[in-house]
Parts: sequence; C-alpha cells; structure tokens
Amino acid sequence: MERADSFLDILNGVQLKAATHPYASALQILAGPGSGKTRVLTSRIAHLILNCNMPAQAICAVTFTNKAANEMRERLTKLLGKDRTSQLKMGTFHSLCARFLRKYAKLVDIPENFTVCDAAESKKIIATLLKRFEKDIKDRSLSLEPGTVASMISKAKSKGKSAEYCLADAKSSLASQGSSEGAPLSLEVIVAEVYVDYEATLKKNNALDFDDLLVYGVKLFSKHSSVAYWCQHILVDEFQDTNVTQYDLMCSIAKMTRSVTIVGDPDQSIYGWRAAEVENLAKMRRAHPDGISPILYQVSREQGEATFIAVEIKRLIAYMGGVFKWGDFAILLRFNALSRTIESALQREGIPCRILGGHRFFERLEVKDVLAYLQLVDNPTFEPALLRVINVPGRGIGEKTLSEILQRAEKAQKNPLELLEGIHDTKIPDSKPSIRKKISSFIQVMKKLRLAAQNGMAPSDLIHQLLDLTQYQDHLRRTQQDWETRWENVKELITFAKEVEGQNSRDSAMHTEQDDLALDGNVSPLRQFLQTSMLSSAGDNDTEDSLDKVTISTCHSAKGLEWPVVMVPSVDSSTFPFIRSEDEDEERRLLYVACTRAKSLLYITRSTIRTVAGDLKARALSKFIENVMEKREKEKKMPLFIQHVPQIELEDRAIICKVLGRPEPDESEVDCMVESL
DNA sequence: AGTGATTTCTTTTTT
DNA sequence: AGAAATCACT
Repeated sequence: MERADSFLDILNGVQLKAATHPYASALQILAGPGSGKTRVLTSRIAHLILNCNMPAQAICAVTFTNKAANEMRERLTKLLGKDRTSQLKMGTFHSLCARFLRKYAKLVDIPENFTVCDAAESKKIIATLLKRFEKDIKDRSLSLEPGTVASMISKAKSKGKSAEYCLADAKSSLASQGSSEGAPLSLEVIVAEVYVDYEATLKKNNALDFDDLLVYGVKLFSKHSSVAYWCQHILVDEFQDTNVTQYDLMCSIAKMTRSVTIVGDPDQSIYGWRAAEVENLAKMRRAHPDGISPILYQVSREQGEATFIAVEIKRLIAYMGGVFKWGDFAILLRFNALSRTIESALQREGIPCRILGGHRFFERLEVKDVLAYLQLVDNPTFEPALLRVINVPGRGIGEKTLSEILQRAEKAQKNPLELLEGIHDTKIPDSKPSIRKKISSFIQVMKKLRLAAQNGMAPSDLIHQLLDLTQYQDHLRRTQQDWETRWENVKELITFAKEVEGQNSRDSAMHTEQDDLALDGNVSPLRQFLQTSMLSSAGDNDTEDSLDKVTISTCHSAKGLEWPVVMVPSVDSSTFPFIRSEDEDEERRLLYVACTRAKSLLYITRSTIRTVAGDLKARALSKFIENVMEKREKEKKMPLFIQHVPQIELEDRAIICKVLGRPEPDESEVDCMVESL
C-alpha cells in the first residue's frame, strides 16, 4: 500500500519545506534554474488537496504559458487522478480571465460572445486608425509605426492606464510645456488619441485584445468579490514575469484568504540581475564543478556556424555511445529569422528537427481564413474577420465594392454583415453595380454555418462544412503554389478542433452537478474552440512524433524548459543585445535564461562575419560573454570557456551520465558509433 | 473596376 | 517568407 503523501518523498529538504508550508499564508519561493521549482509547485498543489483537504476547485494555479499548464496538468493527473485535476482552475492569466469573462460577461458590461483579437489584428486596426494622423506626422518629418503604437498601447494597458487617462495626461504635459491651442499635437497625444479610437473600435467589433482580458479580469474580480469566493489558494509560477495588471489580478482573486504561493527566480528579476550577472554564470560552474566547461566556438561565416552545430550534434551522439538522442538537443535563437541557415544545415546532415513557435500555426493564412469564418459565425460584428474572408475565395469584391459596403453600413448604423444580409434578403435596396449578386454565395455560407452552429454542431464538423461550401481546397490550389502544405495545415486545424471538443465534453460531463462551479459549462463548443485557438501558441500542442527531434526554439519560448545539450548561435554584438532592443539588462537576462537551459553541455557559437540585408558585416563577440571572460581573467581563474571542439573521453561520459542520471554506455558501442561517423 | 504581377517592407521576444 | 503597396492590363 502506497502512503498518501509518497509524492513528497521525491523532494529534497528545502523543496519539502516549501511544498508543505502552512497554506493559510503567503509563500514566496525564489530559486535558480534547475532547482525544481515546478516540481515544488505541483507537489504543493497535491499537498493542499491530499493533506490539507482543500477541494481542487478552490485552487487556482497560474502558469506563464499554456504549455506549462498542460505539463503541470499531466503531472498532477498522475498524483490526483483526472477528476480532481480537471477541477483545478489552471492556466495562464489570459486563459483564466477569458473563461471567467465568458461566464460573468454581464457583470463587466461586455457581451458573452466577445472575440479575442490577436496581436496581428490589433496591429491592423491601429494601422488603420493611425492614417488619420499620417499627414500630420509626415509633414513634421516624424515617424510613428503601427507596431510602436501597438506596443505603447499594450504597455499602457499592462500598467492599468485607460485611454482617457493617457489622453488627459498627454494633453496636460503638452500644455505644461507652454504649447498654445493651435499648436501641433505631440506624438504622445497622437498615440493617446489612437488609443481612444482603438478602444472604441474594439468595443464596436465586440472584441477584446490580449491585454483587455487582463484589464476586464481585474475589473470583474475587484468589483465583484463574490466571483472569487471559491478561491482558497492561488499559486503563480514565473512570478518575475508578471506585470502590474497581472499582479492586481492575483491580489483581487486572493483577496478573501490571502493565501498565495508565488514562484520566481531572483536572478532573472529586474533588480537581482544587474549586480548578479557575472556571478550567475560562474555559479553554474560551482553547481556542476566536475562538468565539462561551456564551449565558445567562433567561426568566420554563419554557414560554417550552422554546419558546426549540425556536425557537432552527430559527433556528440556518437561519442556518447547512444546516450544522447536527437531530442536531447536544443538550439536557442534570439529571433526566428536566425533559424533558416540552421535548418538547412541540419537538413543537409540528415538531422530531424522541430521548430518550436517558429511560424506560428495559428498565424498561417489558411488557418486564419478558416478561423475568421468561424469568428464571424460566433460574432457577426467582428469586422476584421469579415474583411479577411469576404473575398476568399474571390467573389469580385475589391477595394471599391468594399468601401461602398462599409460606408453604407456606417450610414445605416448597422454592422457590415448585417447590412449585407439585409441586401441579400432584399430588405435593403441593392446598389447600382449589384452587391447582392457578388455576396450571395458568401451570405449563404454564413447562414448555413450559423444555423449549424446554433444546432450545436461540433467545430470540426463546422470546418468540414465550411471547406465544402466554399470549395476552399480549390481556392488554395488556385491561389497558392504550396497549396498542399497549406491544405495539411487546414486538416491539422480540424484535428486540433477535435482535441478541444474531446477535452470539453469530458469537463462538462464532470461538472453537471456543481453547475455554479463549472467555468465553461454554458459556453458553446464553437466559442470554446475559437477561444482556445486564439490563446494557443504553436508550442502548446506538441505532437508525439516530435519527441525525438532536435528542437529549434527562440530563447523566449525556451523558458521553463531544459535539455541535456543547448546550443546558442549568433552570440554577437548585434544579436545579444539585440540591436533594436531598448533594455540591455533584459537582453542579458535572456542570454542567461538560454544558457541555463542546459543540463550537461552548453555551446555558445558566433560568426565574425554575418550577411545582413545582402552585404557582409563584421560582428564582435557579444559583450555579455566578453565581460564574463574578462572578469575571469582578472581574477586569474581558469578560463570559463573551452574554445575548441571538446574531447569526449571516458571520464567525460561518466560525468555527463551522472548529471543526467543515465546509465553509462558500453565503450565498444562508443567505438562502433565513432567509427561509423 | 477589378485582377494579377512586381516590388517593398516587415519582425524581437509572448499572451 | 509573407503581406501590403504599386503598377499595368483586361
């Protein structure tokens, strides 16, 4: 018979102390990379339920990504079983807010069928709104990119500043500089004006952007404390990355009991990093004193760099006698564009790889087309979706027809789709070049889908019907040269829809008896699917076949993950820190995060010459690395890096296997594999 | 008027 | 690499 708390046995002393800390208080866990933060968090949740008799539905666990939530859910299912795990309120701040807002939309005065607007759509809206000021900006030879404005608005929202507040603030600071009435607007005022317009547009389209989910979430929980009565304990992972709004959110959810567990890494926090920077890399050496030093490998061209990485992966696998598999390697990049050379080098060497969060699945045009149709079914006022698909497949509706439609909709105080349906049903007069004819097929598709959705048709079947009605495959074949891959993506979306359907039917069956505790009880399958899609990122749904492949990922999405061998290419003066970044400390932290993803071997590579926009540019070694090396030299310590291809001898194999907890390979196997290199 | 071909710009990272 | 912008053609 297993003891009820045998899950605590795997913890070390400090971990145990943290996991079993009295629940009715605030606990802050600060720990470095590889110290088992997530393990403590899961054990603590299990402890609260199994040893403290806390009901699962009274616990809220917040992770930074959906992927992390899924992993934690998997671990907890093993400890607690499916029933209890599914009752936990677990997810990112965004997804938790979305779920509560669906249920309690009325309390914060938003419609239940709001659409979650992704960053690309936000940016498009902002670009449109910015046109009003375009001339003014150009005349004064200034510039203001939609992306810049979008991130400024996002930052304002993350700090809890409303559009009205920003506008008043910008105007008053303009006035205090002594500008008179008719003086040109400051950029700050223009941004604030766009912010106001943007909020109005979102409202008109019945849409919430990512930040709104948090902003409205704070409103919901702080104004209606009864909505958070269920909460007896809230746990937040990766706390160092929460913003002001998320902090407020946590406080308002925890207001009743003030029982909070937060987990973070002080060495990745804003204040901790700056002073600790050099120390931290050195700390790693102390943690694994007998390990192999990090390798700093410098070549002249990026092709050579990529080839080195590919060849070195194969060499390591051979010299480790099969202890390493493809899946043990990760290549972590500052930005996605760096992957192209690496990808082709891996391909050349016959190394299978997967790209984590590269070209994001949900950002592919064919996926967005399908989603846009479904968004429009769920929320007819969502104009971005209408604009996207009204002429997909081509229906002879170009710029002219479209602007005519939008103008008439504006005049009639109707949303464009409503107007079009009116014209289609001959309730509203047609215009001279007949709009009715052109939109006829489109409206018919919309009506059929809407009916099917109202009858509760599963999203996967809705997609099937949509593809059928619009002849979408033919459309792809006609318009895209790589239509086959794109068609595969569409089919993948159907698979994803099926997965979401499966999860939901299971959950709602579970909750029938405690209806008021069920979060997603009354949300339609379509709405659920759309919400999950909009809040998902590519890395969230790993397919099993991706298991034994080399991972290519950005440093950002590698957060919280670890691999036996990590390689960080392009560690040069324009990449780390990234040339356009504003916050150098954050860049240093990012490189630190990347380096600390390695369990046993770390490679840092760079090329001295890099092709930038067609021509060759010389690049220095990143100053972050330079600084660490200088410091070591001054202290007359052993060099931190090996600057050549490392030898892997018998004792190295032993150390690596010990660190990873894997059995040592047979020396004859090693010889054999090295032989066949 | 609408479509297709060519060129330019974009992207840093994430929900 | 893909979406927007521009231009030439039907």
